[in-house]
Amino acid sequence: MGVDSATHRVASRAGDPLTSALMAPRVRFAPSPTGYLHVGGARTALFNWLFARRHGGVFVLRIEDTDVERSSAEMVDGILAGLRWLGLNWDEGPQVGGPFGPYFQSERLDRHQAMAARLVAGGSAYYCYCTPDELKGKREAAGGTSIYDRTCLRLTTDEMARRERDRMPRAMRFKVPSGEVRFDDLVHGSIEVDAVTIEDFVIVRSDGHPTYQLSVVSDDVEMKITHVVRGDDHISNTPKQILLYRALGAPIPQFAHVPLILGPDKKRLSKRHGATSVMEYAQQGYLPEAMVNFLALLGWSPGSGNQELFTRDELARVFALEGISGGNAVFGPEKLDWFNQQYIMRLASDELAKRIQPSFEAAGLWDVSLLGDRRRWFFSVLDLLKPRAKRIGDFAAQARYFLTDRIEYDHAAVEKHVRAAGMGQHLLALDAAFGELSAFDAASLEAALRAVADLRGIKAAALIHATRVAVTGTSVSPGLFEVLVLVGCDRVHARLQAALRLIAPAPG
RNA sequence: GUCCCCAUCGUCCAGAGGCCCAGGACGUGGCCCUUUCAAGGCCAAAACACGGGUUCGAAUCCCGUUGGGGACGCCA
Repeated sequence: MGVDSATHRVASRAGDPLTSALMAPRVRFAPSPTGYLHVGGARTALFNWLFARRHGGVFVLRIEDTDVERSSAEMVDGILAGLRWLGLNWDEGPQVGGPFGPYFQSERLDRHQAMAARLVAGGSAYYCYCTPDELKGKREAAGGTSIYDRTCLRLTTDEMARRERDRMPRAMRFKVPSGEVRFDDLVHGSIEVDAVTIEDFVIVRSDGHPTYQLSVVSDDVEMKITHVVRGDDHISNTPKQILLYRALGAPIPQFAHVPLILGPDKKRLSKRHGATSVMEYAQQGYLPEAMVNFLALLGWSPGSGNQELFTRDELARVFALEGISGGNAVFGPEKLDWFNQQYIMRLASDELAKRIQPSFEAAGLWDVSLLGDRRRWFFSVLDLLKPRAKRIGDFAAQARYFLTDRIEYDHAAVEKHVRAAGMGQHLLALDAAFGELSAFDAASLEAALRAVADLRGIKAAALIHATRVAVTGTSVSPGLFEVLVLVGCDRVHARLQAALRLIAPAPG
């Protein structure tokens, strides 16, 4: 049945020059390695990845490293690391190769130049001998911005010959034809621009290197990209690029321009707003699945339903470019925190253990037995801590008193709860009662504690608080009885005794 | 300045002419649970920027205003 309808669709569209829409889509993420992978780029990459996965297409990673001054291998590694952390695997690109390589733009210069040659040969481009200084002067004279006045397009053959003879440096400009340029953006709908507002942009610099406009189009054409999903800031470049596609006689891909991510002050997200690199979030203890979920819902919606939690695979099943909203989105860290907490709570203990291990090691709390002999016990500790953790790093701090007997007392808490009138005697009685217990489980412990409190005429809450401080050193912890069970009979006894010594009057 | 994009609760979204005196989530406030902190449950406050049209009827369509954002490089 699926085969029939598919063949039918293909057949009915046969002869349509835009058959690319029916082929498996090919999308690309093309970062320029002049910085780390920031959240905006990560979201664009995610949308591309999701779209490719949704339609059984190909996700290409291409590094646009032609700005030699600002690009570095270190940045490339950082971007790859960020994508891997998010789980956005690429089908073609650095380290995996592919049939349309190379995937570093700097290695494709000859192709760009060949394309430029085609453009001049076809009369779509011309040489320009104006110097940057001259252009700057004209621009300033015009008060800020102006469109190139086509001085060099009007050069006579003699004038041109003279410049060539003098070996004047020359750039290549695209000859923008007049008329309207219109395209259907998948998120914005129809966008139309009058070509008179577009200047004859440079496509090859005087040093022979292609500019961005030429190289993206050249690479996208040769890599057979069918859908260009990129930031909103490229929307004004799109008409220029469409003109290039036309001049080249190449099929024009579909465009989807995704709105920018703003900081809380509604300004373009930048370092001022705090962490912008995805790896910074990794270091701060955010889970990649939380980041993916958060980023996916930032500016995109599946349309109906009230679901908020989506796994990467669920997203890949329902993602559609049409669900991207047209307006900019503010990056709200509170919601990221919520997602993170939700994912931490749902993480299986063995998986969680892997992720917290580095921070435990750093805190000197790790021991191989936690995944060996003490595995079950350790996982129970994690289960208690899970709903109380916002970041991965929270576990080390909160698990301290389970893993070490060097208790750090919160002095204010000791004063308030343990050094209360008569509390020493109460705790002594409690310790004795615990010692009588045949089963050291939560229910028995609670019954025993309440009985002691009752007998001594104090509130159970007061005894609970004092015991918590005595055993954990702090006034905040998971439910006391669960904590006591996991700390264990012997250590609870030892800590009660230690607490009594702590509040005992100095010998003398 | 020119061109382009955008405009629903504080924030992220739903809403594609009557289902909307606008729905969900985060955050905020309150209550419940309770032994502290979380988690969880319940409740609440909270928005269609403004002005004109079109229509029997507009958050939804059109125009304008205002506001925000982006682009105007021999950067990508």
